[in-house]
Amino acid sequence: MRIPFLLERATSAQQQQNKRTIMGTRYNFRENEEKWQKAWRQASLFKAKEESPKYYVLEMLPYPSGRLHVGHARNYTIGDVIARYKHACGFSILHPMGWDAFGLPAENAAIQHGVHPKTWTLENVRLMKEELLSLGFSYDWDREILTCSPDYYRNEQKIFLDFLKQGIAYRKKSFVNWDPIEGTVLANEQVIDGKGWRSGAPVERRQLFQWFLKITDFAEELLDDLSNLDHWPEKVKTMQAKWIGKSEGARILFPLIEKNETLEVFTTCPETLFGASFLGISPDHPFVEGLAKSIPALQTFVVECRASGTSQKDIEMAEKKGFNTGLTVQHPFIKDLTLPLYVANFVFADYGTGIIFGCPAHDSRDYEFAVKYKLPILPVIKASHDENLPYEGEGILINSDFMNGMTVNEAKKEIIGRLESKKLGSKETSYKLRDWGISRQRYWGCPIPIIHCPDCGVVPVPEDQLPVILPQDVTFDQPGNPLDAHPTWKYVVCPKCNGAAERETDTFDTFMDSSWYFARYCSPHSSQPFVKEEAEFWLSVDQYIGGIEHAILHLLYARFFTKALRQCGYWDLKEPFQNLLTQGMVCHETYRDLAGTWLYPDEVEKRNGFFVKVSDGTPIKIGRSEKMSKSKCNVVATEKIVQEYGADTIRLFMLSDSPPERDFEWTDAGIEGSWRYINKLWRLVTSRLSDLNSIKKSEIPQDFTDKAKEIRKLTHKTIAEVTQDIERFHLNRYIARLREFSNALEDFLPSDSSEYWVLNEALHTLVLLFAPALPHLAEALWAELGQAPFIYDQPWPQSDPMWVQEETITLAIQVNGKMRGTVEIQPHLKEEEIKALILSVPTVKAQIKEKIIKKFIYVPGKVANVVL
RNA sequence: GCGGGCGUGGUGGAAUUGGUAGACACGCCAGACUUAGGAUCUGGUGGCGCAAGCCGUGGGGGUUCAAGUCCCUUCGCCCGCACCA
Repeated sequence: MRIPFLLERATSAQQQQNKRTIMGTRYNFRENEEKWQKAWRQASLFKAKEESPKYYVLEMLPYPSGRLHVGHARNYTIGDVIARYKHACGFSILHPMGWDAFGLPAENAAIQHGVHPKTWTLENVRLMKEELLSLGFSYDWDREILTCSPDYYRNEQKIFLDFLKQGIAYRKKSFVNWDPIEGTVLANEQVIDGKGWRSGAPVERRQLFQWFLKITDFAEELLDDLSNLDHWPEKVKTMQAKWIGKSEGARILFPLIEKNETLEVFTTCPETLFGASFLGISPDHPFVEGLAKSIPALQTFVVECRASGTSQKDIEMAEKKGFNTGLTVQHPFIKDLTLPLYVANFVFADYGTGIIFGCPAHDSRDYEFAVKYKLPILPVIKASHDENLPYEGEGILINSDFMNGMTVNEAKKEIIGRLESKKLGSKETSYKLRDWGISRQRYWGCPIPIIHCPDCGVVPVPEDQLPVILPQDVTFDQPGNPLDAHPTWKYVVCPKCNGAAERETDTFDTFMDSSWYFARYCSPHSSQPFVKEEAEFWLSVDQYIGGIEHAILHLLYARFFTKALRQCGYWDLKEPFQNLLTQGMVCHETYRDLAGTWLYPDEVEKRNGFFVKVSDGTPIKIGRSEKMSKSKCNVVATEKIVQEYGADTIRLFMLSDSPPERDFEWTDAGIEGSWRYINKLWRLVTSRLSDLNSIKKSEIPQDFTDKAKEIRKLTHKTIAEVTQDIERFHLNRYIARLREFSNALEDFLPSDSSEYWVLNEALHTLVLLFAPALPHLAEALWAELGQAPFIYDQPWPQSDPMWVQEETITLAIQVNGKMRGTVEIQPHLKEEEIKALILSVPTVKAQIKEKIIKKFIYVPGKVANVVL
């Protein structure tokens, strides 16, 4: 196998293409795909019409990163199959496409290559759109959206102002990753091992005023409504539910001994209170801030804790550290017991109350902490079997006074009751979900429509002054946000008092842009974000398709926006995406040279059986297959593949091997195999055309020969099975069944008029069933079969149940659960008759010999098991 | 660290509710055709065994007449963790 097939084969493929045309036996994809794409465009075939029944197919909004890679191609091929299939089933389709055009990579390109983010982005969009067009997807391009256009973001600014009116948007102080050398805020991905990716300086957490959306107000609804999303993968619903993280617990008051103050603790395990050995408070808690003023060592400790990025992962994986404040609190139920108060780096300020009580015996983090600081570890829950500490499972309470002998649930109720009657605490529901911080200290995003006035404070930009346009004349030659450094843009007059004021220079998180785009597609040219009636006609999305990596954030934010927009009166919609398909990633082998540098597939080739670098012939190392990513160079651009093999071949390959939800392995052999099959299909249909000319196609024959019956049965069985496969997104099986079908047709050489009729029906069916997957080839073959365009508008074939039924059933025979052969039976046979039949089978007789039959199990139509 | 998944031949994967493991392909092997071509066609292909048969779904254990599928445990890999999108 030659790896650098792309360049070399492109030439040979072209030569072959010529030969094929002359010979007339090969499918000319180049000519054909161009021809049909043009015809579709001229007929405005994919223009969405507001007619019932409707079907909205949506693939996740792509970021215009440069070139279309095969991961995109997979996502859109799946969507296109669904869209075309549903259209054939009689639905009016909305199938749009657009661009998630704001974001960090454009700014990085600006810094690295000196190209303006807008120029870079628009060029990428141009290239990627060209490639999308070449793949023949059924998009309604009249509805294309571009999130970086003022037309789009003006509406986003309006939505934000409405959120502000409704109290959904608010401002508070929050931490960012601060690079002290660059003097800029870094994204989490720009922090590597706690250091800035460019400067290498240790990152610190710094507080800034930022805008937030109150997603927590919707926590309960976001959780409850998950149960209505019947066609979402269970794993995604589970992940979202855990992310929202609702927990019933208690708020407990601990009076400080040394001060006349009380600390409030939130815990999900109040029943372990008698095992408490310390209180842990977050270094970012306001109480600590006050305390640190008088304790310099604590001040130092807090700074140390902040010497890392904001990422949850980094904070949680950091070594547990504590600072003993010297303060103590009173245990609510044990008079003589006081607990030390530690500032602890593993306690989060924004979960619960920011203070915990540590019960080392039953929490692994508390346990680690207690061992380190030599704090008592008292077990209060006894497991049914001996368990090592820390033990976090169910059990019976011990060492807990009035709760001894209770189960965990009983004890929870009991202690909350007692806390409430003593006025030392109360039952409390808490969520892990935090409010959504939407401010970004960056240029290439939607400007936040806010003005800061020294007299009036925070003033929203009046709606008639929208959009707040992002200025173009910026440079990236200094640290920080170019909007901050802009000489004029941010200086404005206050809309309230006409005094001198300044614009907010932060921009929105780009997740904002993708949280409502599905609604914009419904009214892409409206002066409002969308028209209620149009949005409510099309939404919710009937089938949403995208990567599993968006299981939580994007999908949760979009669900939240839907509910927040309802609160603002935009619509009555509850959920944006009725059905969700999360597709797996596309993987490819990785290559490195001797120096360990990653190489692209076309920098590698096989010479004399060894893989070497094309440029200098030195050996290379082949790594295992990994998710395609630019950083590992194992990406395959669709453009070259389309040029060499055509759109239908790449589409076929994307559908063939793996089921959509699993990872997909890209191989050169696989694309070759698909190309061969495309030609096989072309030959199968075109070589039989002359056979079909003589027959009267409209008249169903009175009698069918056995051979004709067999093929007709297969035809109708295939329709039924393929339909079910597509409905269930078993798209690889959909293709596999059609291959089986076409294999059978290749062997079918008709000789009787009923057989010709059946062949005609079978070929028409085959082409119709393939049409969603291979639209260009299907249009071409449809025309070859003498039919008028477009196959796109043809109804989906219906299977005749009479022809799907089997006359006999193959029954599996087992002896003691082991397979011993099969037997053909009539479906109407009774169990006794079947038993007699099976006991007469030689292989069964050989197993039974003299033994006694203890049991006979018969599962109708499936299996019979003789138990000895 | 926490949360969620996945694991089947040389390879990608098939296998309603537990009921014929390996569909359909890729690859490989053998043959046919042929102006030798990465074209096309035919046959074979989980492992062991001459065969009967035995063994096989990451490893170990369990439930069941019956386990790829259910339960426990263990290993490996992947996704997400709130400023990548």
